[in-house]
Amino acid sequence: MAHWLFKTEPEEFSIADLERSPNGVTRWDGIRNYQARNFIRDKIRINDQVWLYHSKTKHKGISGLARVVKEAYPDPAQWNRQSAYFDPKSEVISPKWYCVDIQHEQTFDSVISLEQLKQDPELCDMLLLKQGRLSIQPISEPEAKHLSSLIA
DNA sequence: GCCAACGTTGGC
DNA sequence: GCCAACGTTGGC
Repeated sequence: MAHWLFKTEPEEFSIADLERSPNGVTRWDGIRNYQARNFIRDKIRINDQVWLYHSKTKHKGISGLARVVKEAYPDPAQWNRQSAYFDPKSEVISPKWYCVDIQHEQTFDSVISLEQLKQDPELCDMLLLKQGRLSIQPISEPEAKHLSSLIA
């Protein structure tokens, strides 16, 4: 089982929104970055663990846990002209963009704050703190273990 | 709201 | 296939 960090702006979609979704399941769509797409399409597997990160908000940090319940399938939004994620260059025979479904597992009482991640010697090398713009990123096994210890 | 970092686009 | 211009992300 691998560990991933998914970033979201809580104004758009938060851990609370995920928790309120039917069965706690949502489609993680709208990913339009090739590096993130490749993780989704090629690496993310069912039952992988997802740490949800809230960005662009007052309380920045990791807000909860989810699990991958459906592996990569073509993101339907790419073919929906009404969608903000519509991509006229994507053809049905060779989809450009993929998504997965994730299910809510836990909402933390308080987020593991960005500040806390930076100050923690075990976490200060997380990709999140280096490659700011990547919205889907791997979390190493030791990092995931350490994160788990913080919420236990 | 500013702006640094960095991904994407498109002319050549 | 280089690279300047442009757009977006996201912390501050």
